[in-house]
Parts: sequence; structure tokens; C-alpha cells
Amino acid sequence: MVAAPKRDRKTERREATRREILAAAWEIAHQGGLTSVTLREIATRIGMQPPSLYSHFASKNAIYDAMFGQAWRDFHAVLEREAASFPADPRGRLVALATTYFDFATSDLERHQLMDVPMLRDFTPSEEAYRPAVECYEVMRSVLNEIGIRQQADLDIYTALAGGFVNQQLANDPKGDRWRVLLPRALSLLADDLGLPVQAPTPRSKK
Amino acid sequence: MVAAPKRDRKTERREATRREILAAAWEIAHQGGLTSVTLREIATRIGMQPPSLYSHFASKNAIYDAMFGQAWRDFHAVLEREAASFPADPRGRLVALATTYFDFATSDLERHQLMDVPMLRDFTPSEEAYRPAVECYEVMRSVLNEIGIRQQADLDIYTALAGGFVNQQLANDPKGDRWRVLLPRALSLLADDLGLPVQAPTPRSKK
DNA sequence: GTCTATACACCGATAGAC
DNA sequence: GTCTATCGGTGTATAGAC
Repeated sequence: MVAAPKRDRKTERREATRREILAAAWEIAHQGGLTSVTLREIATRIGMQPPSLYSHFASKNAIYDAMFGQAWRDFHAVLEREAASFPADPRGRLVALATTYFDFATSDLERHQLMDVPMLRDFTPSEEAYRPAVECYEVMRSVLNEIGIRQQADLDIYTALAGGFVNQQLANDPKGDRWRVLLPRALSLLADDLGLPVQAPTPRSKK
Repeated sequence: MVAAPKRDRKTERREATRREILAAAWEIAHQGGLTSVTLREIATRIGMQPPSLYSHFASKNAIYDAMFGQAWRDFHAVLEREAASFPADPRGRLVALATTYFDFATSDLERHQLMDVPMLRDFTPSEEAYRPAVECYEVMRSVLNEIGIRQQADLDIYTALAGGFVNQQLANDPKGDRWRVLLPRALSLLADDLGLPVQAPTPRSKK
């Protein structure tokens, strides 16, 4: 009995083309905003004719959908990776969680808009594309839960705060860190209010 | 010498038509979002042919521009009116200021997007339309200044907080008050951190 | 000031040949 | 799977008659 071939060259090529299309779409979005992504422009960039794209995606919204899913899967991967090395103390974890989200969101405006700002009319993510988003929320909620932030009102304040910082950073200082550096202080206010234990800072060498 | 006529019927009619155009534009925006405002649709609603709109506005962006200016002048009026009856104590003033902004912003999603969320490509407000926006910032900054919030970092935390609450409210509970009711608590955290004096609540009749 | 007619540049999507 | 050709629609804006 001969082993089935491990690689399916045809499928590989198909997926390579899909990736190429998505890469071009991201490139366009980064240059001219999400709404400037058009089938014509995608096709031009990858040397195709616009109708050929329909062999790979059922519609333009299907492309947005794939981008949406990809973005959340990427964040999920980052979140899992970073969460493994979060500090042990509650306040440190809180800051680390928020900073992980903040950095991911602010590092790519158009991706953030696609993920978190419903700005594309007549685009609604499919259930499949939405799944990794739900998984991210689960991870974040469980981290906050461990810390002791369980009440809905407390979670709501946290999300408003994190989202507000991201938006201000992107809107008013997109290349800087004006709000990023304030994040720990803002979170410590919340931590104080919730009575999270303060961990004495690790003693440093003298002075 | 005959007194000049107080009313210019021609000008009045012109401005009435302008108002009619803007009213139709807002109506469309409220129903289908800011980007769904088109000259065709405006013209249809007021019983005109699309090209006729050019007798009143130089371009579509000129219409957005007028809407932008109108929105900020409206907020300025609300702000001046409300500020006259803000409480005397710093914490009360802080909450009143933020609530005034919050209520105005959340009461009209499309207006908020036009004012605060740069989401229309190739639209930049003219200097004239931007002026009332600057005046609003002046008023808000001066209120915060009286309270004792003067450092840029403190102002930045305030704006991130206020903006974050507005966005969460509009995105996740547009018809409710889930974040509105949390606003005083969130602001008291900031007030605590800044050491704003706490005013003993006015004694009420017994228990 | 408003109209008709039209120019012009886009867009997403489909049909059918190869 | 990719192509050519094309459909049917969107939009802003201009020219010129009335």
C-alpha cells in the first residue's frame, strides 16, 4: 500500500492564490483605507482580470470576511503567546492584558477598523469568521476573571477604557505613544477601585 | 431717508432651500449612514433634480462641511446652556461636563461620526466649519482647568475615558444606558487620583 | 434658480469562450 | 482557472436651454 501523497500541489496553488489576493487587499487597505479596496485594484496588483477573482472568492464581502477572520486569528495567536508570560500579580496581569490588546490594535489602523469598528456598510462577518473573535473574548474574559474582575459593570469599564485609549492613540498620535504610556496609570485607578492587591515591587539594588 | 428693508425675501428663500437640503441630508444619514448621502437622494427627497443642488452648494463635500459646522455649533449651544447650571463642586462639574458630552454624542450616531470619527475619505472640514469645534474644546478645557485638571496627561486620560464610554455605548447598547450609568463611577476614580475635593452630600431629610 | 441632457469614472457581478 | 465582453448600476459634476 502506497502512502497517500502528503502534498496536494493543486490545493497548495489555490491557497497560494487566495493568500496573494488577501495580501493585495490588505496592501490596498493600508494605503487608501478599507473602503478603497476594489476588485479591480486587487486584480491589477496581482496581474489578474477582475472577474477571475470570483474563482477564489464568491464576492467582495467574502474577501472582507476572510480578512476579518484572519485578523482575529492573528490576534488570538498573539494573545495566547503573550498570555503565557503575563506577570503573576493581578495588577501586572491587568496591565499586560490591556497592553497586548492596545499594541495589536494600534499597530494597524485598518485592521483595527475591520475588527472593531463596524464601518463597512453591508458587511457582516460570517459565523465562521466570527469564531476566532469569540475565542479572543473568552481568553480575555478568563484572564480578567482570574484577576477577580467578574462583574459586568467592571468589565464594561475595562472595555471602555481600553477602547478609548486605542481610539485616542490612533486618532491623535498614530505614530507615538502618548496614550500608551498612560495606560498603566489609568488601569491602576481601576485596580484601586476594585481593591486588587498591590504587589510590593521587587527590591532593586540600592538607591 | 427711508429705512432699508429689514427682510430680504430673496435671501430668506435661498437660505430656506439650503436648510431644506441639509435637513434631507441628515435624514438620509440617519437612515442609511453618512456614506449613503448622495446628491441623487437629496434631490429626490426635496423634489429637485440633482444638478440643481449646485446652485446652493459647490460640491457634495460642501454639504458635509455645512453639516459638520452645524453639528459643532449645536453642541456649542448645548454646552454653553448646560454649563450655566453645572454644580459648583469639582466632582459634580466633572461628571456634568462629561455627561453633557456623552449625551450629545450618543443621541445621534451619524452626527457623532461626522464630528468625531474621521470616516469620510476625502472630506476635511473647512477652517470656517472647524471654528465652532475649536470653541467647544476651549469651553471644555476651561471647565476642566477651573476644576484643577490642567496637566496634559490628565486631560488625555479624561478624553480617552469620555470617548471610550461613548463608543462602547453606541456600539453595544445604542438605545440603552449601560455605559452612561457607569460614567460617574469611572470619573470618580479619576477624581480620586487627582485629589479633587469631595463635597459632603447635601443633608437630606432623615433617612 | 431650476430644468434636461449628458459626460465621465467608477463599481460589483455574470455569461460564455478557451 | 483565467480570459474577454458586457450588463446594470452607482456616483459627482458640467453645459446649456428656459
